[in-house]
Amino acid sequence: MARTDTRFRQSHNAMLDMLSTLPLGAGLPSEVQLAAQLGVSRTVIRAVVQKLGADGILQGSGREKRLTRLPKPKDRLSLREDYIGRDELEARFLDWVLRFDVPAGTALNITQLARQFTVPPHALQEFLASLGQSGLIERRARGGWRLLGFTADYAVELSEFRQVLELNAIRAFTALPKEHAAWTALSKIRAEHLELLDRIDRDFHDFSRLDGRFHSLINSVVSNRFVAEFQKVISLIFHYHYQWDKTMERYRNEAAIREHLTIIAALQDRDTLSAEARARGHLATSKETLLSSMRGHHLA
Amino acid sequence: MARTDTRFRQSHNAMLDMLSTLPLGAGLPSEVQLAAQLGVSRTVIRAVVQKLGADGILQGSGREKRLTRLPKPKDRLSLREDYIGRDELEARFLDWVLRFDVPAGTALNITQLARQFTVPPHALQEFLASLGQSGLIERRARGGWRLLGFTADYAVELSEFRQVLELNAIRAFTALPKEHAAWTALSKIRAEHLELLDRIDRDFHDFSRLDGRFHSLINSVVSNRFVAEFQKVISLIFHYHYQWDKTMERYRNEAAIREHLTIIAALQDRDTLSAEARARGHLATSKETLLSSMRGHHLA
DNA sequence: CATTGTGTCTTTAATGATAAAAACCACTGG
DNA sequence: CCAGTGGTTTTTATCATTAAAGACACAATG
Repeated sequence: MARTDTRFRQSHNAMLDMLSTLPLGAGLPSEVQLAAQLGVSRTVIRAVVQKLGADGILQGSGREKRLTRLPKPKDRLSLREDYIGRDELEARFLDWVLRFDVPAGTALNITQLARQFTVPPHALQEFLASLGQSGLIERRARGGWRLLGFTADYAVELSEFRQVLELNAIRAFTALPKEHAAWTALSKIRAEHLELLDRIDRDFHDFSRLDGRFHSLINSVVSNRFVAEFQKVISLIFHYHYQWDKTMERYRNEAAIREHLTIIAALQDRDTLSAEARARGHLATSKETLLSSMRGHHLA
Repeated sequence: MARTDTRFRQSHNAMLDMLSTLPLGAGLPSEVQLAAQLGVSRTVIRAVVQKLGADGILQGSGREKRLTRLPKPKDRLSLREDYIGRDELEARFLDWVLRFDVPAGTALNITQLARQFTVPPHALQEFLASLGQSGLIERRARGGWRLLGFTADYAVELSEFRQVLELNAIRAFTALPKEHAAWTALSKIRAEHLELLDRIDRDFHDFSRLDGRFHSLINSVVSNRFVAEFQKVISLIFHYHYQWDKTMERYRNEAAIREHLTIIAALQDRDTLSAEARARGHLATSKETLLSSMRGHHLA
């Protein structure tokens, strides 16, 4: 077979919903308008309109198409809820790799994985290719893929790379002019840190998200697409790691918040050297936590 | 249809070559040996052997297969020279993007490009996906790809990113222990610089390659897969850029060699600050050259 | 009886055919 | 001349098909 007609089915049902709000005998909007409204091409609209005509819901041709009967629930087309999107796939895949210790060097089976993640094999193939640069995956010489795995080596190198980027961002931050919007954002996120510190006993889980936002604020002052791209990978990995290392979570998070605050203070003092040193320290503990949580995870 | 039988055809011909060296009536090596020798699976070997049997070149079965007649030129299978490899594709694609000013935002047509580069559409798809992280290409919402293009913005950000990585490498370099192999390599490449300087009038074209090797030596002391990955992209882009900017090439290259030498000297003195400053300067001129060459290219 | 080799069968991924969707163009009624 | 529609061409996502790889069991040979 060929392409799925998911788009047609969805549009068909959306059109039924739209028609239900119209009075009997009302004229139909133009195809271009409908297409814009549903966010699909005219071709799909035309296919839908034709089907509605055949089902006796619409009548007439050309510009004279009118609603002849209200659609019934029965007219709806069933659409099998399949295929997940790219982001969902990314999340599930990383979850699979990071949560279950898939051993390094495992040969990946396209067909099987595609079934497992309910995506067409083709989509998985493309996804794996796009992951190529992240160093988690390798193309084998004569077909197939190999998972290089989320090893300790990988974590160390990732952390080091993160440090290089982030220290650079710190240096850039202190050089910003006073009126730059980042300073306001920094004050704001400082307040959020203090506020979370107040209710840390209860809401320490909220830190993961705050951490992500803090680091992405720091890096946002370096407007560079390569940095941004890597930042995505890094925050993804660290985000997942937060999800499975539960030991000492409350205390770890509180300590991290305090480290963040010292970095923020140094930045606000425009003390480049101090900020750099603080950030270095923070990133080092972060790396240690990542590594120790990996060890714990392997023993489990 | 399905997979091409290129591997079968190649193996068939290779086998003919091999048989030509044997005397008539000689016994055949085992399938496993043959497979190892030709670097293919046993399945292919078996298919080939069966065909050779049908063509009367081999006779017998099981372990008793013997050469009954020498292969003639006519026995060779023709193989259409198609499909280029991945590296070749990468080279051709970048060449196409960088050499002809493909305007930013162009929608890429898979089928057409696949024909143009003589690869199966599928392979192109995968290639484009793998380029996703490099920021040259974007997936459009509902199918298709868009070329973001090698714009001035892109070049600036690439250069800045390169600078971040390379300054970090410089700092790491000066911290290396005396007996590290990189010092020997540095002395060696210094000699090569001096040697090229002697014959610069004639061989200034050789600089492009030397430049690549110099920068990759600097970066090699940071053993980090992410750095290495990006280094590949960077050197690719700079390599191509060298190919089309011919203005002042001789003088540019001579100046660059001298800059390299000052960096090397500072490194050998273990003078971190000086080395960093020199490298900063060199990378700045490199960036300027890249930008100016792009401007010149656009006007052409 | 261990080792090496072959025959058979299963699994897997690359490819072309194909259908869905998008884009294009020409025509028509107002 | 413009908004809208009908017809047609392009183009991409999906699927069936087939080459190739690999696994397993049995046979032969020393």
